[in-house]
Amino acid sequence: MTTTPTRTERRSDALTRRRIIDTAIALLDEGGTEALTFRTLSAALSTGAGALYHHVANKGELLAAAAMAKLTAVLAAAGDGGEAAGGIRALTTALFDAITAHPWLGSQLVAAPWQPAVLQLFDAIGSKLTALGVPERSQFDAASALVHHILGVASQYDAGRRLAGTTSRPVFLDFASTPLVEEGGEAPAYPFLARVVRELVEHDDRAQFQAGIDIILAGIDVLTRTDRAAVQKGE
Amino acid sequence: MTTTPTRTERRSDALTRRRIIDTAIALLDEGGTEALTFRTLSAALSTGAGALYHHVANKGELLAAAAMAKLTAVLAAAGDGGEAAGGIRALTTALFDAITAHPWLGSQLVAAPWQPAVLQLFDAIGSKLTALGVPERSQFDAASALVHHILGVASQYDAGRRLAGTTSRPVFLDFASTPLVEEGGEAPAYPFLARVVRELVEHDDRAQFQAGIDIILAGIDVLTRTDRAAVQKGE
DNA sequence: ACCTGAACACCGTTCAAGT
DNA sequence: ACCTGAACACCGTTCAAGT
Repeated sequence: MTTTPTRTERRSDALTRRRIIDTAIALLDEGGTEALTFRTLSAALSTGAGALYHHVANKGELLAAAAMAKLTAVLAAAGDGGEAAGGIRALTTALFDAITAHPWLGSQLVAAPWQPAVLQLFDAIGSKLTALGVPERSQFDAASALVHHILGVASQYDAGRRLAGTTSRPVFLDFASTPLVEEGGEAPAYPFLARVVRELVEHDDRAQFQAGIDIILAGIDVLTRTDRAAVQKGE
Repeated sequence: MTTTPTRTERRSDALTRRRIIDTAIALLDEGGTEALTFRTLSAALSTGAGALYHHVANKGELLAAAAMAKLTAVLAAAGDGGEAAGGIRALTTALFDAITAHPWLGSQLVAAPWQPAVLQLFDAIGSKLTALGVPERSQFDAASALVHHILGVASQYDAGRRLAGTTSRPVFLDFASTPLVEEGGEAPAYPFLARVVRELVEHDDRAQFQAGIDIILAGIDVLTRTDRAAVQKGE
C-alpha cells in the first residue's frame, strides 16, 4: 500500500511519455482519429499544448507510438496460436478484430507502413511462415501478401466507419452502385457489380477477411509444394 | 480550326467542373497530395477559393473525382488484356505502375475505398474472374482479395514516397530494423526481420507486387478446382 | 529541465457583397 | 447564377517567458 515513489515519478499525474501515449490511446478509442488533437490531449492531461513536445517529437511519432503499444498488446493477447496455418489464421483474425474495435489503429498502420508496429506485425507473420515450412526464397513474398491483405482490409474498415457518420453502409452502396449500373441505357456499365451487389451489402466483413487469408494461404501452399518438387528434381 | 464555341463554354478558360478536376490532377501529379489546396487550386485557375464550391461539394468529392478520372484513363490505356489470368496480371500491373507514377492516386483509393473509382476497379477485376471460370460463390472473395492487395501495396508506396523526402528508404529501413534486432542483448527480438532485412532493402517493388498477385491467383485456382470437384460429386 | 499559453502559419469552408 | 475575397473555426507547431 505504501509504495515508495521513485525520484523521477513522485506524483501519479506527472507528465511522462507513457502517460501521454496512454491518454492519446484513450481519446482515440473513444472518439476516433479526429478526437485526438494536441489541444484535446493537453486538456485531458491538464497541461499546455507545448508541454507535449518535450516528450514526443510530433503528432506522427505520437500516433506511431500509440499504434505500437496497441499492436503489442493485441499480439500478446492473441498468444502464440500454434505454428501451423491455424496459427496464422488466429493471429490475423485477432488483428482484424482489433482493427474493427479500434479503427484508428487500422488507419494508422495504413498511413505509415514502415513504422515499428508494421515491422513487428511483418515479423510475427514471417516467423510463423518459417515454422510452416515455406521455402526461404518465398517467405518474403508470402509475408508481404498477408500484410498487404491486412492493410487493405484495414483501410476499407476505417473508411466504412467514417461513412457511417453520414449514412449506413447498405444505403450508401445502393446509392453508389445504382447509377453506375443503370448508366448507358441497355447493357449495364458495371456487370460484375450489378451481379454481386447483394453480396456486397449483406456480406460479413469478418468472414470475408478470413476467406481472403485462406486464399492467400492456399496460394502459399502451392508455392511451397512447387519449390519442394523443384528441390527434389535437383535444382 | 474555327471551332464554334458552345453556349455554355464560350471562353476556353471558363470555370467548369471538368477544368477544376483537370487542374487538380495536374497539381497532384506535380507535387503530390500536399500540393493540392483550395488556395493553390484557385490560384492556378485564377479565381477565388470560394468559386470552386459552385462546382465541387468539398475537397473529398474533388479528390474522388480526380481519382475516378485518373483510374478510368489507366484502365482504358491498359486495354482489355485478354480474359485469362494473364489479363488480371496485366490489369493489376498497369494499376501498380499508375500508383507508382502518381502516388496521390494510391493514397486516395486507400483513404476512401467506397468511392466510385474503387468500385470500378472491383468490377473490372470481378468481370475477369468470371471469364476465368471462378465459381460464382467465390468471385466476391477472390475479387476482394485482389483489390485488398492492390490497396495494401498502394498504401505502402505512398508512405514510402513521403519518407523519401526525409531519408532514402534503405537508410530508413536500416535505422528501423537495427534497434529492433539488437534489442534484448542475445536472441534477436525480431528474428524474421533480421533474416530477411537484406531482401527488404534490395527487393524490387514491382516484382514483389506481382509475386503477391500470383500467390492470390494460385489460391483462387485452388478454390476453383475444389469447387468443380464438389460439383462433380453432386453437391 | 520542464512547463505555459499566446502567437504563427497554415488548412477547409462560409458568406456578405458584388457582377 | 456565378464569382470575389475577407473572415471563421479549426489544425500542428513554435517560442519567449516563466518555474
